[in-house]
Amino acid sequence: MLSAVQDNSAAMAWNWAANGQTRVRCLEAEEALVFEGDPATTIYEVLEGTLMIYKVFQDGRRHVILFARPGDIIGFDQTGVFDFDCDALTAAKVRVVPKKGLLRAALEEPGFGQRLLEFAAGQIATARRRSITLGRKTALERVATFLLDLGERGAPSVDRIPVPMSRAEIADYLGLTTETVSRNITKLRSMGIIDLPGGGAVRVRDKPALRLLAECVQSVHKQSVEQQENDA
Amino acid sequence: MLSAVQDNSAAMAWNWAANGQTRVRCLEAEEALVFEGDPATTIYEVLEGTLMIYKVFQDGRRHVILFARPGDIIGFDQTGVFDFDCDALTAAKVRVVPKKGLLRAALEEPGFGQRLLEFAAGQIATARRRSITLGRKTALERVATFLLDLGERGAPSVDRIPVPMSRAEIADYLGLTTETVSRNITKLRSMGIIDLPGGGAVRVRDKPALRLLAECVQSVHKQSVEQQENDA
DNA sequence: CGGGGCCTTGACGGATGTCAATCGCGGTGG
DNA sequence: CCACCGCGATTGACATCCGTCAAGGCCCCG
Repeated sequence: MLSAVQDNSAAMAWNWAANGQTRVRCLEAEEALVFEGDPATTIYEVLEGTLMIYKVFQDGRRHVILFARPGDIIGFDQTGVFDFDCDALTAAKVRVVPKKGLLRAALEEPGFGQRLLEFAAGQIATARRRSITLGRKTALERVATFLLDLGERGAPSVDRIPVPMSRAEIADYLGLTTETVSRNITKLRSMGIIDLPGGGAVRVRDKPALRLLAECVQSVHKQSVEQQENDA
Repeated sequence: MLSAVQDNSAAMAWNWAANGQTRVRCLEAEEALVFEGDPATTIYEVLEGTLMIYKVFQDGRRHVILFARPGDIIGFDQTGVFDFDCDALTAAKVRVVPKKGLLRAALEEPGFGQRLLEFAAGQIATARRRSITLGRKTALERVATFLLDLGERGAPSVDRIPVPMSRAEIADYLGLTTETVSRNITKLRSMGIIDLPGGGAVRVRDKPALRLLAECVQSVHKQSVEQQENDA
């Protein structure tokens, strides 16, 4: 919702920072950009593609912190060394910005500093919305929230939202399992809210319904469940 | 009674911003500071006490976004109108900072702007750690994480950490229920990791064990469970 | 000493996780 | 061009953790 606007301003800000002092790195699908423990001396702005920032626990549990898309910035919050891994999900391009240069630009360019602050504020707001999703929403509501976000963050067409991540990656992003994600996507389909045209894409047929689910409007949820039960 | 390093720098920054242009508001326990929908023209720095930022869904579910303590800033990420409620849990004092003044100070004072960016980065990192807690940790691990954080954020003594919030508030912060929080606090006590001296306080007897739980080191978890089973 | 609210504990149910089998699609080689 | 293969997605059966409902206890305060 807000993200589109914020992303633009962030991208503009970074173009100012670039100023001929940065370079671009191209990644293939599956390629790693950052390993946990790397010195956090650089920051990356995503120019193309989708990346995944995640953390793996000692016992194998994985949590996807966020899927980064063009306009997003990776590593802004890191100090010392990176405390996460980051891989490209698709072929991708990122601008590599030395952290030193960033700070200097922020200090020298008042307008840039302000944009950076706005970007940071947006990131904080996004992260807090995410804590609501993970803390208080049901599996169905989480999946609805995820698909809605995906559709509102620069999808080329409402009728065909590319989903560049696997069910397992979605699950680790939403705090669920592959099976639960799959079951609830199926459920949304059987509720007539989405279509699965294949080819790793989703089509939203009833966006208002999806939004009601994502916003936890209980009545709608109940209705749909009852309807399903009647069908059975 | 300023707490962590991060908090200090933030507080310093805000003192600069103050510059005689801000006022302080005192709140009693239970008193509301912000209602959802209030115009987001001011930002608050917590000077004393503990406050709670939260959101209530249409169907009654509540999610506590964060417990704010001295040094924390409320509303930095808000644009337009506040999208959350905020109450004082204890008697509290907050500095009231007009947003306009904030931006001007950030632009005019390079050092201040940098501190503000560092503060924002810290908030983002904190919010993301929280997404890990909510997304991938068990109830016991969440409670351990919560108590550890509480002890590391400006407790006067390790032996007596005040817990100014109710079980229900902790539950809504951790994405659990009152009963589950209670059961797991009891469990930590029966594991010998904490004590409950009463008076709304906790004493940590085995911080390393608490940390291992909070960091999801599965082996320790298993051991403790087995030990419990043997005791029974 | 009594009351009320919060906390704790117990019994039970349900949503999600786990384990396992099958499906289906896309790629590959004949 | 078609058949085969392999991996991710889906579906099913069952287990588990946490939520729900309910009762009782404890603490604090009047």
